Amino acid sequence: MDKFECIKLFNQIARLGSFTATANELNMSQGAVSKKIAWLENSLGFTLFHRTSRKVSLTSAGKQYLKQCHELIEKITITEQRLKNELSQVVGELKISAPSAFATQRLAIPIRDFINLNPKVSINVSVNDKQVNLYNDDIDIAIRASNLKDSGLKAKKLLDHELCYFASPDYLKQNGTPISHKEIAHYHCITYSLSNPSNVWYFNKEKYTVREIFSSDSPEMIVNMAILGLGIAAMPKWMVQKHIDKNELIEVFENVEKHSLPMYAVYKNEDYLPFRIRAFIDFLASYFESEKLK
Amino acid sequence: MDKFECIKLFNQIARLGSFTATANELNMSQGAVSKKIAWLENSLGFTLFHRTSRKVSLTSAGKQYLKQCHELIEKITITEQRLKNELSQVVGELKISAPSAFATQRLAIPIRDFINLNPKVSINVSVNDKQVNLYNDDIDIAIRASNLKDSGLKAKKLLDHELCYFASPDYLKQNGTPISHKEIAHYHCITYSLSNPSNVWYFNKEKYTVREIFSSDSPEMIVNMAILGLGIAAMPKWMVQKHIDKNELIEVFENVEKHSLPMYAVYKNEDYLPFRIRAFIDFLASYFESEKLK
DNA sequence: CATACACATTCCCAATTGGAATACCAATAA
DNA sequence: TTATTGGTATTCCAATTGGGAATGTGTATG
Repeated sequence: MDKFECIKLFNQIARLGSFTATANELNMSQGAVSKKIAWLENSLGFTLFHRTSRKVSLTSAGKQYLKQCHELIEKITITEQRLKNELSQVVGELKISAPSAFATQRLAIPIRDFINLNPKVSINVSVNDKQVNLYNDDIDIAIRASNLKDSGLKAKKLLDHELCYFASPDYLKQNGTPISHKEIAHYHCITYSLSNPSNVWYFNKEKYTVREIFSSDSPEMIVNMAILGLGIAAMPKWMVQKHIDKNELIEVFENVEKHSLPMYAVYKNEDYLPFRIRAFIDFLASYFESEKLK
Repeated sequence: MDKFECIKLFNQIARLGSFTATANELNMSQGAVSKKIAWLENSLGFTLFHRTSRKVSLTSAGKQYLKQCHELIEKITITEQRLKNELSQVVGELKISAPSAFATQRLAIPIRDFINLNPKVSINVSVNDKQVNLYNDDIDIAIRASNLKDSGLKAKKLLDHELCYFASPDYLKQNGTPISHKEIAHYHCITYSLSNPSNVWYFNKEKYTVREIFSSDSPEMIVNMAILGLGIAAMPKWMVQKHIDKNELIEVFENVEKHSLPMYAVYKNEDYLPFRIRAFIDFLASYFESEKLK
């Protein structure tokens, strides 16, 4: 027996004052109504209705219970409705995790635009260069360079960055600036350990196995090591542009078709995805898509 | 599927973080737990848990739903408990209907004593000489002279009043004061229409069919008509004592064994009778019992 | 007194439920 | 990589439950 149904039935009957009328209104047999109320009364341990041969009326306990149930049904229904609306409306809080450079340099504008378009959503960005656990840290969407599939996660590719290769002025002064990418083997390379394999770089679609002097899963760390003159590293240009501008880093292999680094929006796989998540991912994807065309 | 059970299950799981642990704790199979939650999620239309291979965690919707459910389940449980307690404790409001004379002259003291003994009960007395409908007027206990069984009512006899016969001084002056009850046939009689039959009076256990000049279902009305000199009437002594004292009425047939008028406490028949009702009726019955012995 | 009306109960069949076993999936260990 | 483990989902079947129709019971009504 569904207690909820019984309680709704109880409400109806209290309103209509009759089992039969309620049964008709709800298209069920009168016997079923009688049985359900009997079950409810029995499971509660007190009587809800006085029965006379002509009508039913609430007992004093029934009256008080009715009041409480009324509130119960109303509140729970409202909550269920609201939560269900999240599946079709962009409302609620959206928690995003993104690497620091990407967050500050690529995410600010689309987030602003998204919020302006969807004023009922609120966004919280957690800047974190480590790979967060979406479940433990309660994150809706993580932006990642690697499409490493965690348990039950889904990923949507947002963009492909052509990589920019760079080293510090000091390093190039000491080791000479390479003219062609084919000289790569003569240089120390700083690699991203999450690339697989990390020590294989592509130029003009050709594989080059490089001398891996240092590797890390942290882009920031890689950039820092390059600035310190450890060797040649590769990262998306937006991540190091400011260092190039300040002459802390110098770009090399400018005129070669390089390997690209994809960025993904990773999110939990659930049967009913809150619409704010779907909407934000789609918005981001189309934002970067249109940006690429410019 | 009982939504209530499912919600309680949902609470448990949220607390324990595991379907299996919950199943063990509640002595049910893990499959059943899985099915119930699946049913609940499906009927709600949104996902409550993220499932990973090692544990389950609440979705954002799940978290909000949990909070709401927690609060509401708690409230309804408390209400159910409180209402159930009314079956074993003397608490709540007790609505009593009683005829005016009986209320003021016989009920005041036992009610005071009952309240002193049971401070958590509150009593409301509705004074009404007409026969009220316990269902329509929302009365718990009605005090009545007649054991007229209404629909589904129960009755407990509280006491037997020996009747007192009386007439106005004027009436007796005009018609002569009867010496013996055997003269009753010569007098006009005022009868209580709810007695059955109303025109048969008993003296020393003998039947006398009387001349019924007026009858009413209202004791007050009967007393008034007697005062106005219409004839001889019969009522419990406590009802007319004050008129006798003021010489508005004079008692007759003092030394005969007379018919008695029973008084009943009438109450609704319900499966689980709130204890305050049972307690008050029992208290009244034993009060009048002990009074009789004095 | 017969009738009508309303709730309770019974009987029976279809639908649902729950348990046990199994499938499945991901994290961990080897 | 592979095997193992710890967890949820699914499947299958027996048992229970639930609902409808008919019937029973009790009470107003005319």
